[in-house]
Amino acid sequence: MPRLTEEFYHRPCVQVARDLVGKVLVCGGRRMRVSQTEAYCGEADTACHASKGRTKRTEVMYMPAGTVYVYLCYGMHWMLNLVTGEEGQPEAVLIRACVEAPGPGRLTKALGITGALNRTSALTGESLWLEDDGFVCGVSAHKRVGIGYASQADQDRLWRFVLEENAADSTENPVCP
DNA sequence: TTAGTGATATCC
DNA sequence: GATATCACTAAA
Repeated sequence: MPRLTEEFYHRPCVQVARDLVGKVLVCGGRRMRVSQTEAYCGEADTACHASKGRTKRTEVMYMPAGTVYVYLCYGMHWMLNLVTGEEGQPEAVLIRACVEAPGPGRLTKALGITGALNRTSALTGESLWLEDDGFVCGVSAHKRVGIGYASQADQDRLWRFVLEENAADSTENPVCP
């Protein structure tokens, strides 16, 4: 199966987030289909970690598209993201769920993903990457969750994308709730 | 609904 | 150095 290339990630994070739904996440010899993503889009997005600028934690988001960003949340859950867009611009897509593992923390636990993968490349690295197996599906757009600290306008953005199981014949999107 | 957990950022 | 916060989950 073809691995997703630099060109796939080198686009605005909202587009990448939408297109990542239905792709196959490969890690540690295991494969899981991505069923839910969220876009975090630059310093202007108050929900984005980098909205307050570049810090030791967020500088990975300024790296080239296709870089893996993993961080620990609530002291026990690793969150998996992929850097997108232009280098120097802090954009990333959070992998929120796979068909086999709902929830961002459960997903990383199931695949054994930890901070050791932070800053590795999903383009050339041997640990983690994504593939396109030709699967097509419907995708719906929703509000992001868990970002109560963000501005109301940013909370209202439909930057969460969910796989529509019963719309396999549809390549049209998004379908809004 | 609430406890649990530890890195990070932000304030002394 | 100290504290508050957090892109969550499991148990009740």
